[in-house]
Amino acid sequence: MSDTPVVTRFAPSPTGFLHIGGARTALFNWLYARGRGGKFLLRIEDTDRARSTPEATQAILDGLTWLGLDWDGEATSQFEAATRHAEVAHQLLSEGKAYKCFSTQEEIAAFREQAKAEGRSTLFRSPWRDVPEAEHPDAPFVIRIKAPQDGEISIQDAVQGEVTWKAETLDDMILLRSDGTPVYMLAVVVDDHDMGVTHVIRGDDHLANAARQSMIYTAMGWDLPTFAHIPLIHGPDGKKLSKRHGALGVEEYAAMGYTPSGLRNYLARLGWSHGDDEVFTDAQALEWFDLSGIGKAPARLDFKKMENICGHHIAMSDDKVLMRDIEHYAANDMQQNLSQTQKDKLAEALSVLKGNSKTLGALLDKAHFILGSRPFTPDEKAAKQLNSVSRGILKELTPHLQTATWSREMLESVLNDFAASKEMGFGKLAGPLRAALSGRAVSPSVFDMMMLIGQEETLARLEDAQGT
RNA sequence: GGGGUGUUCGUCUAGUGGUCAGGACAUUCGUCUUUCCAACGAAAAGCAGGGGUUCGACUCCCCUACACCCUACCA
Repeated sequence: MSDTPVVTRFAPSPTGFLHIGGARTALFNWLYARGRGGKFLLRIEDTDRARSTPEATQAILDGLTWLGLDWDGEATSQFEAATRHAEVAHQLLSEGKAYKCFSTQEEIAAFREQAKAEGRSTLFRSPWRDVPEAEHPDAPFVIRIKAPQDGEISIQDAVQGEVTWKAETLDDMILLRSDGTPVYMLAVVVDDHDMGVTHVIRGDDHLANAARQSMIYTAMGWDLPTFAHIPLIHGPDGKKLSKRHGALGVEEYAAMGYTPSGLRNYLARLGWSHGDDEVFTDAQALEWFDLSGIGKAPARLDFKKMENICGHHIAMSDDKVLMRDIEHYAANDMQQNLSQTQKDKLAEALSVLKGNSKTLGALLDKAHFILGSRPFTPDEKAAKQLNSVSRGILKELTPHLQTATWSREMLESVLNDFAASKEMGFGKLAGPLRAALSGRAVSPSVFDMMMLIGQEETLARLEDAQGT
């Protein structure tokens, strides 16, 4: 396809679950790499020891797995490469492209405070940039990069276009802390280079960082990867996604009954488009996805649309995949492990269930007639269908069903004839019948249900409904 | 304070100087029906504001407004 194989990566910080925005970033990287026969790598940015936890790492891995985004090789730990990062910092130091800065954090903080008070730029200029080694004190120091002091720095971004900064607006950022540990900005660049990442697709909160990072690439004489800074996702109110919006982690979307493929489709369509295509398969997404189709404006989450897309995916889902999704949903989000018999019944009924359910929850609701067992206690709405009059009707209907041949055509004619003989609309008959068969006011068609549960069970449920 | 980015129906978006500004979700109203599930049909709804450039701007330039990001020995 192309001469240089594509390598992308997703690099989350393990400080919480897999964020929905992170999930989309991962998806874009995955689509781009997989659609081009490239590699999709996973790197855990765990250099912040205080906030990183193994549980969070696991949650992220689980989230990606649930979403169906598989990565190549083992997930790597950024923290474990700290020595290599420090090595690069020292190389830059010995090449005169970086320097030791002895300014203390207190000094810098005081400077910033004063600058702010006076309304000046808070950009810190270290006085140590050109101080010769001989004059260095014996004190803790950080290593800072020597940023260019004049001219411009610009990066070519696949989404944002050319973005330029004046050199004087950029400071000599720290590469290595006074305790010798590398700073994020250095770690990312070194890791991306070492891992052979060709395309850095990430949130546009990193756009400004890209300028700083490019200085490291340049100083090391490394080729820059292609950058693609994608706009962030906002909450339905247009504000930045935060705790008060709820539903931040992908597992919450799983709990709401969305399917992985539905969410993939929805997320791909958020901030990216391929003409007017709204509902598409993974194969199509893989074929169509390109950086040029990514928009620049932040997008808002819209649960209604998510539901709609998900409904399409449930309907077009492969039965095996759908069964797996349902089992996962039932086990994890409803604390209900389906028995083998329930699974078998579900598999049998899948074709009538999947056509009109937008979420797995809705699907399982409709499956109640096959998942539950006698006697069915009608819910509130179903109970309304079962008054003394309708019970009488069901009672009269029973003998007709006892003698009927159990085929769909036969049942249709039996029920229609019966309704006609009573001079009532079919709806008047189907309502109570539905309530009796499923205990619900919403279910699949009464014929589908009768065919699925069989004659004996149908009669038994009718009996139950008449009883009380 | 400094720097960067963004702004097309309520929402996601198509659109790169000449279009009745298209599609989808949602909404409203209908249709169908065996279901307050679903399906189907129709309607309504938009280029943030102001200046330019041009025969002609949603499209190009400038300004304003608003939003967001960066401005840490966090990532």
